[in-house]
Amino acid sequence: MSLPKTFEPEVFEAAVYAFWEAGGFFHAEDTSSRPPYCIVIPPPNITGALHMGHALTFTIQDMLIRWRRMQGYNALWLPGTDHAGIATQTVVERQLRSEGTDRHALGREKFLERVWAWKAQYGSRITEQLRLMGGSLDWHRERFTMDEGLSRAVRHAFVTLYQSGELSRDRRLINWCPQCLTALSDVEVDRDAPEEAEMWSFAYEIEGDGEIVVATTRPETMLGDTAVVVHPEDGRYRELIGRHVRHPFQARTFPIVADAILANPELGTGAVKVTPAHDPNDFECGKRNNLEFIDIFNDDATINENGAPFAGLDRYAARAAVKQAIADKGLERGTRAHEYAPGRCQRCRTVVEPRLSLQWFVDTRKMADAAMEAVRSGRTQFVPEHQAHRYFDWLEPGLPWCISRQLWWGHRIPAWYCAACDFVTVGESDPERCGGCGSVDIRQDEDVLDTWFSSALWPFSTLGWPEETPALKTFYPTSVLETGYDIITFWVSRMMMMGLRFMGDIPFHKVLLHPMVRDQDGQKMSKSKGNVIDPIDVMEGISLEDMLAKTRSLTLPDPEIENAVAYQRQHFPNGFAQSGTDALRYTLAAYTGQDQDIRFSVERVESNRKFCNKIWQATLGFAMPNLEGMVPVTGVPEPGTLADRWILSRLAQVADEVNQGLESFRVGDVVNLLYQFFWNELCSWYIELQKTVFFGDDETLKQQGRNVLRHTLDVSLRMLHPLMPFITEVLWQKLPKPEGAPQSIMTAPFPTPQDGLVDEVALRDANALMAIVTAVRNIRAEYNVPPAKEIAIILRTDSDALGTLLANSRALLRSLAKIDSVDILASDAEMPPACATAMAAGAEVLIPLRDIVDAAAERARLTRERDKVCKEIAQCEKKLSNERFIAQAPPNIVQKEQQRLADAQAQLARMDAALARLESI
RNA sequence: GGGCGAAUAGCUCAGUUGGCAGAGCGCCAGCCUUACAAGCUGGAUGUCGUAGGUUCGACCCCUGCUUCGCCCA
Repeated sequence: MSLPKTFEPEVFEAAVYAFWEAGGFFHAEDTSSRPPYCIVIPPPNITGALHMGHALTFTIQDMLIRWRRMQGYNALWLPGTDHAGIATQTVVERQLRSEGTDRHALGREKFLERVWAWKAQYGSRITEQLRLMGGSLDWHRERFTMDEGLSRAVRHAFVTLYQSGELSRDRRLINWCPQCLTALSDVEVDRDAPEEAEMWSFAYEIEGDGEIVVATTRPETMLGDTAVVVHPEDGRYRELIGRHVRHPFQARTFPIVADAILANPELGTGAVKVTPAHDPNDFECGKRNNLEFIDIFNDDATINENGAPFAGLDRYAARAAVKQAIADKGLERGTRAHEYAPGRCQRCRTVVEPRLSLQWFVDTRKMADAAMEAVRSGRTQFVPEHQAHRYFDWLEPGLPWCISRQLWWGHRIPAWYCAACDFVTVGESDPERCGGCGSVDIRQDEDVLDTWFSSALWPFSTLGWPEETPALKTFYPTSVLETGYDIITFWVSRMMMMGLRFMGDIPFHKVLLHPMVRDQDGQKMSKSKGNVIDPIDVMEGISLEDMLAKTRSLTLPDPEIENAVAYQRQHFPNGFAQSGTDALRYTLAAYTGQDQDIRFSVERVESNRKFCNKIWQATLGFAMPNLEGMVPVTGVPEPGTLADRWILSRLAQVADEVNQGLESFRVGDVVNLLYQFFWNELCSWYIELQKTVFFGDDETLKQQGRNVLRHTLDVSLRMLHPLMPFITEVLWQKLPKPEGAPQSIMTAPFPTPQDGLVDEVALRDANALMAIVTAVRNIRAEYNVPPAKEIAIILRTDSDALGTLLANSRALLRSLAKIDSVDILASDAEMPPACATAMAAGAEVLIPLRDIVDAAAERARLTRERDKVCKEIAQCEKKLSNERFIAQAPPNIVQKEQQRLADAQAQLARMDAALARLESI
């Protein structure tokens, strides 16, 4: 591939990905002598499109997989998608609505055909986007929660749980969405914004005489009231306990009951109406006191015949009608404002209705205990560790898990009910007759299973379970689960329970949790706010006009669209520049150091795009022309110059730190280290130092330098590869390589400290040299010495080593700081009269002032520096004069402080001397 | 209401057992220096939210308070 002079990611990203796929580099072996490493992807919804949260999790997962693969692990990143019951069904129903029909008109079978067709057409968008992100997934193993194998796993799990008595069918209070017409789990219900409501009071007439006043936010539920409770110790009502009240609209009475849990004498009248069929607290109360359960709602939340005479009215219409009717009977007893947060369906925002319903439940008690034990004992570890509390909080109560959903799209519950007897037939294969009485008049449960039921099996069903496949043996338990902390309850805990239940072992060793991605102001990204940043737009670039056009095409109310458009105009006036996948990945990885939510800023991506360009320029622009025709050596090359020895030392140290950082998931540190190393150390120092060699005529040094440069770039690109797969591959392919190099950087070994060579002397000398160069540059800049003007310096030191180093570095000093001569003076030698003075590497760097600057300016500068040193001395002296510090601080700290004081005092003396010399001019 | 987390440079964030407060971006000054102006060189910038406490010593540990965010009820 011929490459452009500057970094243009669109030129090569797609081709590189195609090269990887064609090369089979993503493939993991079912069995291998190499150690296994496995991440099973948390399956995205087939309805989903890539958002920044995906981009983050995919980046981290791919980084881990690529790193381990390069380290020689048999690394498997297993892809797949989730059928997303409600979401998918809703999307297809919307489509049907636009065609003027609905699923009921179509019938179950035809409807499911439509959903499969929809899936075939649109369901792979997210996996295509995963490819754009560079994900190195073993696509041949791609799974879908509704495919044949996984459906078999779901069926097997259901039957097993049923047979062991861990499944039950029960009438319980569930969250019912009257719009979606299905039960929702607690986590699918949002209780966010409290709303203005009223606490409305009315009286029940007591049989015999008198009345008792109760209050409610939901007057219509009185149609299902079956008790009034009071606190047993409430003196006001003690006499009334056991008597009955008359229902004002129905020919029934119900009791006044003592219940210390539900009734609170401090609140309101102290008497509470009880609707056991429509409120969770009332439900519990009803069970405690053996009350009657009266369901007053139809599926769509209209009142049913139990709520006569209001049958047929919608719940809100019924509320008004009930209030009016009570008022007409003279039983209204006042109202007051009250805030209350109704539960809303996460999907359609309709207020959910607590409702009695016949549902399937998993008894999670034992599984939850096992799941908690696995984390307490450390077999599975949360990173960061404190997130585990969310896990424990959710599992602790061991609540029954409602797994039936009143949908058509999903795994249909494999239970058949008999018309002739009560027997429920549950089996691995579809029965023809009742397992109890043999009747053929059986019908299957209409409902499907909660999507999370199949997802909970994902870490092993995707590997072939319930078959004992080689892949399952090799990769289970998996290595890491990477996901957001928001789905610990939804998913992590359920995978843990099911993994332990069916595999007898944890599903993963580590749970790595990433923070939520928010906008630059910390706001949740939401389409109606306009602050959603599409990762694809960042990668490919987008103009403001196109961004606004996209926003306008969203299916949102007009005011929200306008709001979003205004936000984008204000915050992204120039759209986004094209930054490429690598820059986005690098940016996201950098954010993962933090434990708090991410405030995503596009500027940061754009600055990382500059880093990509830097890598590009260093490799193609500088290195390649200089490496032409070289014969690369295998292994660590023999260094020639001090710079060679220094960069090889740093390479060893950096490789060590990078591996340690990745090992402990400190990704942010790794990102910063590699950025700093490549830009500052490799480009700004090593390459600049080596220019004297590459542009000089010492062929031996040049040859050695070529090998060191080539090797350093090779190792650096390999270290960067897990974070920036595309650019590192395309550049690595261009680099000359020794015989027998792998086909792709993907399969090249990940660097270790053995790829460098630590040389303490080189590190010390190079640091001294760099400090001196920086000091001279500083003085040049302070005095506006023209960049091209060459100057002389004098180094005043008693260190022979330093003197020799400088004397041997004349070419470098000229090249880096335009220094044309270096004199070395012993500290007791006579000083030249007028010099600018700087302290560096424990020595004095003197620059004769003639032609450079006037004495007054240097006096001012030195005085500023002197003040800093004086401050430091004062600090040290204060500490050292504190007897208790001397007595109680560790000796090494005291010694360090004494050394610091001595150094500062020596420096002060030299500065004073320099100032005195200036006076003499 | 209960629990958890956060508050450090103008912005976004590091700061690993308590021992001299850092980076990137932005800003200022000077540079088209034979890879890179998407660049190079240099520079400035802090009551570490607040009030106490522990300690020879606190950004770090403890307590109260303020503000923000999240989870649960």
